[in-house]
Amino acid sequence: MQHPLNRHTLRERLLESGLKATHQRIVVYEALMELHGRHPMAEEVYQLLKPANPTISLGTVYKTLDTFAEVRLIHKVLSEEGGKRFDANTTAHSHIYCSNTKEIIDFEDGELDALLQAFLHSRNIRNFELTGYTLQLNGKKVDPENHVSISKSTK
Amino acid sequence: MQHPLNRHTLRERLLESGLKATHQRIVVYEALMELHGRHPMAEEVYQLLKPANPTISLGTVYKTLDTFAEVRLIHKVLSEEGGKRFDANTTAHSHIYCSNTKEIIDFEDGELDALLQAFLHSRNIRNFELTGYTLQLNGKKVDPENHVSISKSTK
DNA sequence: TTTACTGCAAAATGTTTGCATAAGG
DNA sequence: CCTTATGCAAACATTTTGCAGTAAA
Repeated sequence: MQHPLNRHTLRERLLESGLKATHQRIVVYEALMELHGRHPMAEEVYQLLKPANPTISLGTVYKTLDTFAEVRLIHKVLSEEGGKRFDANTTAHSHIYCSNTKEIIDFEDGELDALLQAFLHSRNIRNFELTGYTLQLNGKKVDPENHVSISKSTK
Repeated sequence: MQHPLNRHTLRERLLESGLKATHQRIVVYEALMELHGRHPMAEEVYQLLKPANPTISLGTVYKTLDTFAEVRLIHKVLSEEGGKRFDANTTAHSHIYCSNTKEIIDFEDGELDALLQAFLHSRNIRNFELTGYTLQLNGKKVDPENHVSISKSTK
């Protein structure tokens, strides 16, 4: 479901990408993992890791998240509200956006993925090297107190 | 292809939505139409209409674009770069995003639309009222000097 | 004539930058 | 050691707000 790297593997991945495996990078990554499904902005990541790492600076969190996204260790998430959000889940998945609660809810659906992959192969996109796609379902939670879930229709 | 409203129809649409048809709203709408395909932010819209409307304020442009999006006269566009962008084209269409040039290119594809519609009907999304979806294809222009185009495969 | 909208300027928010210091390879 | 990353604070960019005055219905 997720793609959590332990400290050792994370260190390797950073070095492979030509980055130093600093303490700050480790804890930013771990905080982002802990916030899985929340698609946080830098500030939220910072608030989570500050108690245990009082000397880390917000600027470093910003830089670290950008750097991680550049080397594809994490993903940037498109945001209706205009902020820069991040996601430690790098597996193929889509998002459901609720315009009431401003929540971004993950959903993974292999069939949907296969469908879109097949479609994109059936098209020629000239002068463009396609690296992936982003799908967001928009709408509103009917009952904001309860969860959204998705399943095959029984129809 | 687009959905341009003339002044008369725009006035009607605004009144229907309980909004006053002010001069500022008219010119913001027309500037956004003129910027079709550019998915501009408030500042860009402001720069375009300022020469002909020197007294309009940037704050009004911000408010107007938000108001328009609320009543669904225009669309908010998800942005990789974090700003709030808008689109006067409210027909079903997707976007191609080039990470080199930061361009957002429109593309309309009836088959893709039908495919996704059908898929979403085949799923039950519990506790969620689906109002639409947003699809973005990500990648890079091969030759930044030239255009991207999409067509059926000849394979 | 009433209410909603605008312009303005200030404040709030979110993000980036430059540089001296510190830490990793 | 050499280079890259960090912390800090200031700058920057973007967006929102409050309110007195203005214009639409």
